[in-house]
Amino acid sequence: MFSNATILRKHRIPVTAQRLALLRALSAHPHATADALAEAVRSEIGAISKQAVYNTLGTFVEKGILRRIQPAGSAALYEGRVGDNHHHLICRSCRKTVDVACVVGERPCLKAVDDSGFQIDEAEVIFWGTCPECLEKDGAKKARLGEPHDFCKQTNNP
Amino acid sequence: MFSNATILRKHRIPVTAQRLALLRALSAHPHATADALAEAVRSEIGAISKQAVYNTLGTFVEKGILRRIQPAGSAALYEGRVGDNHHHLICRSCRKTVDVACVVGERPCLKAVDDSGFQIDEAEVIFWGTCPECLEKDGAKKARLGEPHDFCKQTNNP
DNA sequence: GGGTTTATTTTGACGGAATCAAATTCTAGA
DNA sequence: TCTAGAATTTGATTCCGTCAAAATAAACCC
Repeated sequence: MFSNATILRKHRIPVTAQRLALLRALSAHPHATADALAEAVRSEIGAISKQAVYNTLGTFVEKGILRRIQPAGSAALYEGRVGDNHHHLICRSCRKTVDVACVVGERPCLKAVDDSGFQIDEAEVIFWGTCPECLEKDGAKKARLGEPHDFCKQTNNP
Repeated sequence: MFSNATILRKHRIPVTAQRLALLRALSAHPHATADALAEAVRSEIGAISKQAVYNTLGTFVEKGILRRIQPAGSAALYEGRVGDNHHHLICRSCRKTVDVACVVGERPCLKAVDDSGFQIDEAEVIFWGTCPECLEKDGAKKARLGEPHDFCKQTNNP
């Protein structure tokens, strides 16, 4: 295990209180927006500017310390899990985002049938659907409307 | 073949000059932003408000007449091809967007290994890479730097 | 440890994309 | 033709993110 400061030094990124706090906030919030991370940092070290958050997250993404995902309809999410090539599963109604393992390890994990001459380096996959909790609510609604109530498995991905 | 007006009536959408012009603009521009479509419409019928464009495109997407794709880092794109479940291939440097056939016709075309209890209705796939033209430019740059020059196939997807 | 250079952080303004709300105008149907 | 309901226009507004300049802090060298 390396300390966050060591990770930064390895990447030749100057160590600052803001960057360390952001790294901590990231490990506490696996799929968070820049704004949410800023709030998390503020509650810990008092203050951080919006610009510092964007600068830092941008640098981290460049260096490969972080991954940025930009689902349709909301702000970008940042996540610290970068070693593998997993994908994401997002609930359309409550926006809960969970990781999904990718069968193929390296990127791009999929091949386009016709690549149109492109040199493809990534296949971004987002699964859209409804999470168990929202299925439950929605299922109740459906039941009132006379439709069958779906059996809802419990998620193992908080 | 149905006229655009007929298509609208089928969906119980009142026929207006703006909506017809938007449908025409869409068939002329397969992957266009709301703004680009607004410009296309303006050059044809003189004027359209930004709000009308968003309202109309939104309605069309709801009714399944259009598909909205929201690639990271740019405005949403709208496309009229909705019958199949194809995916997209986007050039990182010039943003050229082309369609990619999906092997599985219906959605979701992929299955998540662990669905975490979600009810998945769509697998959104975006292939990221470099288009032939940008490879050419980039290839020239690479060649100057001593790297091998890639052979670039011609695209058949304008 | 002190001083210099370089990079980061802060601050505030700014931009694009999309939405909201109210008034006006138009379509569809009788 | 007339009316009810829907679409369009207009202008303000929110949200997310970036730009630019000044202030501050980290790293490096002696």
